[in-house]
Amino acid sequence: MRRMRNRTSTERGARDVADGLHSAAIHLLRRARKQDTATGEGPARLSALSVLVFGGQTTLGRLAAAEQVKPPTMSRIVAGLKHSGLVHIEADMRDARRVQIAATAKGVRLLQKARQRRIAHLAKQLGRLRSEDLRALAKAVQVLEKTIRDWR
Amino acid sequence: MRRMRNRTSTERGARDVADGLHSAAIHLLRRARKQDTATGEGPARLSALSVLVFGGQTTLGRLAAAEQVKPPTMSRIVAGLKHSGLVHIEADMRDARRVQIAATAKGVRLLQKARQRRIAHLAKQLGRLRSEDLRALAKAVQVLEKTIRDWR
DNA sequence: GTAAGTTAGTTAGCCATGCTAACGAATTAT
DNA sequence: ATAATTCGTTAGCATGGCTAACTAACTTAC
Repeated sequence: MRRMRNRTSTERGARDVADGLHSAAIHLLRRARKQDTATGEGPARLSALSVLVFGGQTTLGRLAAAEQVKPPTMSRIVAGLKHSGLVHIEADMRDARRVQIAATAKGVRLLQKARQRRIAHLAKQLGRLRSEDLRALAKAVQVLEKTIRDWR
Repeated sequence: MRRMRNRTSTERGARDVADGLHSAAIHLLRRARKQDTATGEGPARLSALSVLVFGGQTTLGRLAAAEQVKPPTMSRIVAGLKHSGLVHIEADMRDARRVQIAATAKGVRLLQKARQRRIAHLAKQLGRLRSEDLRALAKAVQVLEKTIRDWR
């Protein structure tokens, strides 16, 4: 029995793929985000903290750019993180206008737990897939990472 | 032991894929969202409108459930859409507690334009991929759609 | 070396979007 | 008829996005 008709997948154009990808991304994130409520921190804070944990200390402006938000927005996010003791802030020796922001040990721990929960939940869903489908997703992730890197 | 090792490695694979997928989804949506600013409506409103346009008229509660938000949140989103003339609201004949919400012609036009822009932008990026990579994404989209449908 | 311009971040104030609690109105069950 | 449930709204809180306007500090021009 010829059940492997790839017609639909091979004939889909970039537009259809884009459409489906967009929709899927929205729904995936809505579900993943719910896991983060356990941390007591909002998504913007967790995302910024993630940049600090995986990228090391940086300035507010760079952090804002990395998160694609404006400086005033990041200023408030960082203030919240500081208030929760997840980051510490110190003056830059070379340029007193700048502030250096770094995750604290507590920040690192919290982020890792959050990441654990979030990923575990999504992984649980993916774990129910046939390994063939999982491989397809793994390949797609590589393609997406490249797409994002080369974005114009 | 073999069984368990298989299971573990499958789960580990799922975790890595989940991680990458999560990260990619965040970055994709951040970029796609910027295209929507041209509509003058926020993401929650566009998303709700999309459900109405593609799924037809429904009640507030159902719309809230579809969007995975609580009724008060949807109540406000619908109020905004009504204020912009994108939906119209009428009483349910059978149950006077319910309100039936439907997209107006203006709402349909606005959503289609928004979708056009959003998808076109993402499609432009995807169009630069090798067709092999695009096929991989198309397959992945199918897998994701299934994953979301079967979500627990 | 001082004045002008530029850059980094903060503050103030707006809006959108999420929530819970508490309520009113309508329907359903007892 | 009364009680319980359901549907939606209102009020009030927090987060997170923005622009405009400001201060402080660095850089450039003179």
